Amino acid sequence: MDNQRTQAIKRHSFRETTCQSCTLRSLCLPLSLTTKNLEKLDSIIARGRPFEKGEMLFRQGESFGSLFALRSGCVKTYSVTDSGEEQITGFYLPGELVGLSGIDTDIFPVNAIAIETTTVCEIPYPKFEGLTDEIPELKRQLISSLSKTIRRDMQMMLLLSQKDAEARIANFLLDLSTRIERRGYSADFIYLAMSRNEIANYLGLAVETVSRIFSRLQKAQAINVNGRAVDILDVAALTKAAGSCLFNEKKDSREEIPSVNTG
Amino acid sequence: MDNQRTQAIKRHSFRETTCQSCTLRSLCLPLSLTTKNLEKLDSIIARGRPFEKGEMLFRQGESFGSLFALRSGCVKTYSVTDSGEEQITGFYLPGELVGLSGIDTDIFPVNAIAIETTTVCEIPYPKFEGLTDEIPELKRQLISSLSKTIRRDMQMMLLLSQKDAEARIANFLLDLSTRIERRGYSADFIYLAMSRNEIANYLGLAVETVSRIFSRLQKAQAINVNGRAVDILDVAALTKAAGSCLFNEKKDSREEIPSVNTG
DNA sequence: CGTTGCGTTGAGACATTTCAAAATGTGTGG
DNA sequence: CCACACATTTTGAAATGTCTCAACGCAACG
Repeated sequence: MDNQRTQAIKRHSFRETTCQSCTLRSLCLPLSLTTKNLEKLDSIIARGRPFEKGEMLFRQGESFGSLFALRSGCVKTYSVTDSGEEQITGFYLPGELVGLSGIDTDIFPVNAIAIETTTVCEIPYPKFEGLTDEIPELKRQLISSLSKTIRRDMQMMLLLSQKDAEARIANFLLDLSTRIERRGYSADFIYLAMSRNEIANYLGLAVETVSRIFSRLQKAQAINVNGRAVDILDVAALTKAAGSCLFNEKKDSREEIPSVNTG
Repeated sequence: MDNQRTQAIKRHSFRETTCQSCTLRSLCLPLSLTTKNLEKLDSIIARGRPFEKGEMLFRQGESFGSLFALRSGCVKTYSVTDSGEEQITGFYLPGELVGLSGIDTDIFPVNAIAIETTTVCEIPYPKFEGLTDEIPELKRQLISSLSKTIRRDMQMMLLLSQKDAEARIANFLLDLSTRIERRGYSADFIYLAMSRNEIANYLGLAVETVSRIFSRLQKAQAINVNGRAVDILDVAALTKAAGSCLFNEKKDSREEIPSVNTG
């Protein structure tokens, strides 16, 4: 069954795609480039065979050579400390850029591994950097991606330092939902590419806690969990569980919540 | 006494300084610029009067106009959620850039406030971005700063999600120590510009926990605490308490710790 | 010299982890 | 297609680290 899916994805003519024809164009670096500049960008991009589940895009410590834009699938990045602990630092979906953290050291500070069959556009960085000199818009796009990553990380820090387990999970789900919706899919259904263990690691929780919270949220009718398939039944409830998080991109503004500050 | 210090700092001819003559040059954007380009950069930089303790460099939600390079003092950035919770997202020391997270939205996502008398170089971003077109090296410098921030944030995420209170504090101290040393000061003495409360908030702990850990580390002869003055007595002990953290910049490599992986 | 803000210390409460085990899902070879 | 092994997920009960609440000490300040 997994084989069938894999085969189906493989049949996609991944080699033939161009930035011009890419459905993810509006989410990715090409955003707002002129046709001519789009061609320039497209000309430096390498599109290889898909990465199968478990294959690594790059390894921690390896010399930084390329950025990777995801076209399909899912990638996680993680780093390993001296003592062997793993810390997952991010999950990446189609349209998102992997590898940004390596730019300034020439060394990837993390591992990147496909957690399901994944196709990517490989963007050789030296060439790309050359292009950013010619195309200010592309430079702006890159800087924007970096800045966005920083804001995302800040939100993650907030989550980890102030929120309890339930809020972390709720935020995690809402975040995925938003990112999926951005690609035009239904925001109400999430197929988790990652295991409970990976979620737990990412969110700084024990696996058991993740499992328990999933059950609790299901009991509360906020979600419906079936293994890795998650239906979001009650966005409002989930949002409430998530707690007020900075720039809650997922904001049901049906009713204004007055900011009740006692004091 | 605080007044004396304040006055002393005020007397510095902050207005006259140039990038060329700045002692922080090697830590800051000017790094590796040619004399000519340095002048260009210098020409767009605004140097105003110092920010007194409690004055804000910019506010969350304000339109993003400038980056700020710290010349002296200390700044914290923090964001406030809808419900009024504050989350400190970073402390900044001389030579470091504040405001990077605002670049791609044109809105500052955080507040930045001086927690002691602070002088800054204000870098108007539109002009600066123009310069990055002319000076690829400057562009690289900016991208590098962004990337570095991302790596720093990743480490912070690791800290918050996997480390206990003691490890967080130890890391916090070692991090400050490294950053102070980079400026040429002794790594063994830290004057904390921030309150226990701010440390606690930043590290995702209760104030009381911070206080207890300080006491515990002192009892263990790892540090000597006297209010906001902290002496680092035993780097090795502190490093051990910090646990193996990714790219432990502060690494006493007197003895190689063999990576003992059971399995 | 009381007030105020900040830091420290103690005792009990609570959320999450840890340990242990059952339940479910997945892959493999017969 | 089944049987079996193995990995993942779920659930329960006890252990633990951190938080909360409360009191106290200390220094700065009017």
